[in-house]
Amino acid sequence: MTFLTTNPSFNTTLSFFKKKIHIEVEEEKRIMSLCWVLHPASVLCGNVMDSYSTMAEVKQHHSLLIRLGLSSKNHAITPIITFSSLSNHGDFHYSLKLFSTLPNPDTFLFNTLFKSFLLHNYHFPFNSIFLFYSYMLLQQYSLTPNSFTFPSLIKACSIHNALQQGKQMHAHVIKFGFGFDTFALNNLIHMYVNFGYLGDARKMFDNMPVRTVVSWTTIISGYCQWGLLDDALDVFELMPEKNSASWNAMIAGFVKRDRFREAFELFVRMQMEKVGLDKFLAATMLSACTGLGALEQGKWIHGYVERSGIELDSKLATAIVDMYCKCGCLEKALEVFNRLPQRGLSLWNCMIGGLAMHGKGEDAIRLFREMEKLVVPDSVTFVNVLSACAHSGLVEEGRYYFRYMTDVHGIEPTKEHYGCLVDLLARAGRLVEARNVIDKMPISPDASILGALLGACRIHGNVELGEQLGKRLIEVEPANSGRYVILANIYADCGKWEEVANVRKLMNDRGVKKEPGFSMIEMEGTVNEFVAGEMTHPLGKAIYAKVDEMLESIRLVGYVPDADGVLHDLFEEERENPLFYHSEKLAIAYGLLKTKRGETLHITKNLRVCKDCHQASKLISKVYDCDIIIRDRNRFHHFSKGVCSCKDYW
DNA sequence: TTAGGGTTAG
Repeated sequence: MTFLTTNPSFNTTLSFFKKKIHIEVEEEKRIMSLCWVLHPASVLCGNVMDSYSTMAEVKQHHSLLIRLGLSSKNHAITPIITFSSLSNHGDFHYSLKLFSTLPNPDTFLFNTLFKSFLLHNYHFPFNSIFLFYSYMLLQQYSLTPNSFTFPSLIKACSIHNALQQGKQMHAHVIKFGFGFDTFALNNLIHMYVNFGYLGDARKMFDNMPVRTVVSWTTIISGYCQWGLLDDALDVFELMPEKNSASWNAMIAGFVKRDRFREAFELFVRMQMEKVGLDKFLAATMLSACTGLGALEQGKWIHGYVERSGIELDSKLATAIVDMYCKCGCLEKALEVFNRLPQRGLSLWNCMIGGLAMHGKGEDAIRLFREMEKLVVPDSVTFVNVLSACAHSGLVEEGRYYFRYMTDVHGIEPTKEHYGCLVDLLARAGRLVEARNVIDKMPISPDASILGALLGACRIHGNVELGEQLGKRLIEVEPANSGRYVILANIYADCGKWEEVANVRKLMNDRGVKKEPGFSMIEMEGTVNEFVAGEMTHPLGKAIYAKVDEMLESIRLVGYVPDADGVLHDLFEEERENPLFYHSEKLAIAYGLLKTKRGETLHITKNLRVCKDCHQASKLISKVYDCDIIIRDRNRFHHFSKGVCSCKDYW
């Protein structure tokens, strides 16, 4: 083998091994006592991963093999390559060097190599597809692939986006007689799904001689991945036997498309069928709770994870912390975060993002500083740090970290970072500077960056720039209702009623529907949804009466309904639903009806909180002596004793 | 050996 000798470190490898031979006599005796050294085949009867626990042991054993003249023998070297290339405690580059010294690697070793390439994301300069053609099938080796060869190769085709090679691999599968092999076929289905060839994937699935639960789950998650939830559900219902992976695939499909209700319905069904929760399902359901703001349900799943001893890996830990952050329980999120023995990059990012959306800018920066000592931050980290600065009005800090990101960490700003910077400046009223950033940025600004500036134009009453940007945006994004709404509001703010009517007409002509506003509040394990002016809730009458009572009480402490809002925010909640019955007011009223005095209300809203509701919420928190935590589209508002955590800066 | 989960501005 010569293909890896281009690696300069290879030439030192042999001398390294020679040095390792000088082991202590006693140590040598100990190693000799391991009977399988002389009978390496016996290792293959057990699990190779159990044969070693560290690379030090592997290297000692390897030294011995060199001494015994067995280091080129496939059967002797196989356990060493397997451990070093596939174990968590292995050394991938060590295994590569070893592989390259073998004169006649066999199919098993090639399979191990292909698998380890996938495991270590190693696709350059020698990927497994290249090795398969150039070495394995080449006359020099002329090896026959076995059923373990193709799954890795097919997966590699998916990763490389190599459609043509993938199809060729499909042909090889058939040519070498694996056309009935479930593993190869399942992988092919997966590959066609990744390429978006759902018809081909389905055809393969339908023609399979034997379908396993994996085949079913693969096609279900394939449909979900491409948003074809109805097709996925059809297949799901036909499944003869479902396991936790198949339930999870279907539930996760709904969660990813924000169809949380259906996700919860399936979850209930799953529990009735006595399927237990595992770490995947727990993470998926936590994500559903996060989407709905269903804190109680989320707490229950967290508790279940702790009670049942489900492995708390980094993804699950992140899902838990994220759930607490986005359901308004920042303290609980921090408590879980601080207790975790190991913190991965995503977890840090999540916690910093959590502090950001709760308006805790300084704390977010402090946490980032702490993180930097332990983990290398990435692009997402800085999106969160910058957004923390934006939500807390930390203009100078934001500018500083924008430069710092590139200067210290070599991360080039993306559209997201520019978006944050523009938002930070614009929100703080520095519209000219924000515009300068847009004009000078090396990438062309997308609609979201212009949108950030547009939003700020309304807040700061810059009609001229707002009009200019708004007109541009409704052409760039004609289907985004939010853009029309802001433009119309900008016109309304300065009394240009004719223009307001024109925008509304344009919206109607183009068939653009405003996203209906709704608020959710979880009570006794049920998520209650409220739409402005609607009366569908069983306690409808009582809720409306409570709203009236609430408004009367806060009037006594100075509440004046924002009459402008009634006229201006006509898009934010429909005009026919008066301001007084905005969805968050209904949710608060319901919360007050169902809780004891002093309890905290958690509300989730799909749009931004309007000015009037913001003012009303502040006063309600004072008069009723209760904390109200509202998650709106952008951030959290903690209303307590008459003030809001956003300091009216949102 | 193959299927399922987390973090990203407005």
